[in-house]
Amino acid sequence: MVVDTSLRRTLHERGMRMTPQRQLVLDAVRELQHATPERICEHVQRLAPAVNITTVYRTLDLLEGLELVRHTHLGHGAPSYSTHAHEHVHLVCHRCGEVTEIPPEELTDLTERLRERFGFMLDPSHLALSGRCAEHGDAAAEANGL
Amino acid sequence: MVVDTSLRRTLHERGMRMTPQRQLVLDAVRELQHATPERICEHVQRLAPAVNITTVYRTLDLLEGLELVRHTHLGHGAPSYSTHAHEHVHLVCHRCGEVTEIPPEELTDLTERLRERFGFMLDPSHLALSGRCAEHGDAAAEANGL
DNA sequence: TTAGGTGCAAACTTTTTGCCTCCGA
DNA sequence: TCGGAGGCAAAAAGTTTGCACCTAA
Repeated sequence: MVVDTSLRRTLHERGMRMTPQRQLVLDAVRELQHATPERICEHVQRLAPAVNITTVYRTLDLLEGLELVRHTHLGHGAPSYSTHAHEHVHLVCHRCGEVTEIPPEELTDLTERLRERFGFMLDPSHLALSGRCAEHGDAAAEANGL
Repeated sequence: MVVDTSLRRTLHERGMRMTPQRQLVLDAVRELQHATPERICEHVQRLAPAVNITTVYRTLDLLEGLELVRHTHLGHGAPSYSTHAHEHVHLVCHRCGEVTEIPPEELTDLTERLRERFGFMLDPSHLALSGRCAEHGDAAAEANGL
């Protein structure tokens, strides 16, 4: 992969330092996809047991600022981090929590529309849409009664 | 509003009890829209100072189970609760955190499409889409370099 | 009357901060 | 060398749990 050297460069361009921890955290996010800070930390600690969860949090913030990673809240609880390269859209059922992945091309029309009308650049590469899966669609509508 | 009596009824239908706290929490969610549990608690405590935040958490869970309220994670930190009636879509800039509200009709096409192709009932009444606002669109694309 | 609901305190989980040391450039 | 970065411990933020008392039905 060409990106191997780009973390160092990206950091240096902004006067920041390259460290083993930063590379390890980025690698872990790339490898795991949709991992919580805690899972990322555990993964990093297999190679470098001394790395502290504090560093993972700080590094994730940093990488997010560099737009190398992104986080979303798929459900309750901890956020889930992924790289931009991991492109897809999530359909999350708020009844059963089931998550379906669909290709981002499904949102092409919407992306166009939002850009034209609101100047908003939708990032369809990593998105969670909430609603109800096929199984829970009707029950919910009924219970709702609105 | 016709809904004034429906909380009591909804609860009784399921063998649960109506309490002042439950009404107060629901009213607070309706009034505030996009409030965190803590803000909701403060609001409730103006009228009923003895109400504890524990009760607010428990009641929000309950009301969510009854599908009377919904929560989303708009950014980091605490979740934000709203009623179903409060219909709109959020465009969240992941650069500056700015939140723009747009009408749910903008998603009609997408909703149709997801239902046809995946059997997924998108809930366009309360949704957060992440991307970049007009101001931060270009800078991000540049820095991103992908 | 009595089980469901509440308040209070404490525990727990997740994230942030302070501070001192270490190491990348 | 020297200031940014990391490790550790403690604090803060957010949420849940246990339990005794209260109250809606």
